[in-house]
Amino acid sequence: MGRKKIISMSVIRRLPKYHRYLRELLKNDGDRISSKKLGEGLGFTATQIRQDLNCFGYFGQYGLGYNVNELLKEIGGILGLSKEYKMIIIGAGNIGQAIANHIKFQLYFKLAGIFDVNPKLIGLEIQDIEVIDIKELANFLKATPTDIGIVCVPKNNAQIVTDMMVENGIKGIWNFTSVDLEVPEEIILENVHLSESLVTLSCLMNSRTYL
Amino acid sequence: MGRKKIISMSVIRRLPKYHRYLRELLKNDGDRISSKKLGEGLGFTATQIRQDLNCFGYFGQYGLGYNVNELLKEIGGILGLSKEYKMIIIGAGNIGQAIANHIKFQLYFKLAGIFDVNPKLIGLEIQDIEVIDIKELANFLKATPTDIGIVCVPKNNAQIVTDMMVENGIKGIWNFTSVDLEVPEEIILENVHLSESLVTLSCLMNSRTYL
DNA sequence: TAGATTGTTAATCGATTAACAATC
DNA sequence: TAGATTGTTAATCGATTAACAATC
Repeated sequence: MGRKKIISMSVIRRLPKYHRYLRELLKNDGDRISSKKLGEGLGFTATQIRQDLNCFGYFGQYGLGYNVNELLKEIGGILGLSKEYKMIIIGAGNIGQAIANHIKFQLYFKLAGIFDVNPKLIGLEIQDIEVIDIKELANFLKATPTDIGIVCVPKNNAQIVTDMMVENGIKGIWNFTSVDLEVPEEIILENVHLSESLVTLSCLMNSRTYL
Repeated sequence: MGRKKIISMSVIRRLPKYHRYLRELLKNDGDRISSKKLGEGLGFTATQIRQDLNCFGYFGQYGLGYNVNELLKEIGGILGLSKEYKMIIIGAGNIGQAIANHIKFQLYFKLAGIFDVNPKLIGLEIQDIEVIDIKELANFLKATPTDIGIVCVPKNNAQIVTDMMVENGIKGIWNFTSVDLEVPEEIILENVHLSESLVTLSCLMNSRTYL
């Protein structure tokens, strides 16, 4: 109760790393871990980890550290990893297919449909899911409430398909185009800007001199 | 001269956005832009943009703003977008193929080879490039100096192929696995952690209440 | 010149780190 | 109890924003 603290984006971006590391830990080693060791494993300071965790409450034990399994559950809960998210992919091209494959290995995320405009792709099976005509999107979403829409279409169609999804009840957008999508405030948008990532790499390779 | 300022990662991550926006601008509208309008277009404050640019020198004109073309060139230079980077992809699976396709549309980046262990994939052509046996990697790199290696292999092989590339002169790694790769200090590492991105989306969709 | 907008310094805000009392 | 490590407050560091003189 009383969890009114505002969680910063910096903290949120670290949580998936904690979660991943703890999962590894549970597989291999022990059942307890200190903020110190967790920090060493992840490249953060112990203090930062304790600060981060204390945004959400206190689940450590004085003198003993954290119970791995318990902490994992807590963080999983914060990350919303409990129920299963239903997702659709718009765009059955290269990236769309790669993401379809990626999702197959994710617990908590389930691919419910793949859409495209290209008649050559419609009807094709990708990861056991038939590619559906984009014209059917609105009907599909009305019949099958879906949480997350994944945008893997060419730039010029990105906003259009996003609008269609938002109008039909999608709550989150995972965007793989280089477009800055416009979405209503209540819709969550997460971008994977590949081109920006690559150019950042280029920048860092270039600028070591004055970095 | 005297560009000794240390550029923060926050600034560097914004530069690709400036670059992209200015390219659009050059295509469409005018040849001049003020920090105010640039900020409006990108969702940053005018002050922030002026601060960012002044890390690298002064290329604005009092009273008139910035010359789009000139600014684009300057930022392109800072980003290292002048020469062409030679790249190879390790792993010709779904993501490897998607990235191969992606690179085709990038100026300044040229795909020089794709490698895999799978005999079924070796010899196949992807984006006009034949998939080569991973055993040939070291020889290939000795014969063909390459700037960037792209890691698209399964988790358990990620570090191995990275080490091979680093030993053979690769300067930058673009990592698409969920592994935290270990590289020598002088090697630049840029991660695209898809799973973390997806889990962040989940977290944000989940936690709007106390955000 | 008057208007506009930069370059830059100073003020504020936020995030990270240090320190330490609380407590298992 | 002594040793360890948390939870939390205070100090530091860095990044963003505000303000304004410089100047085209």
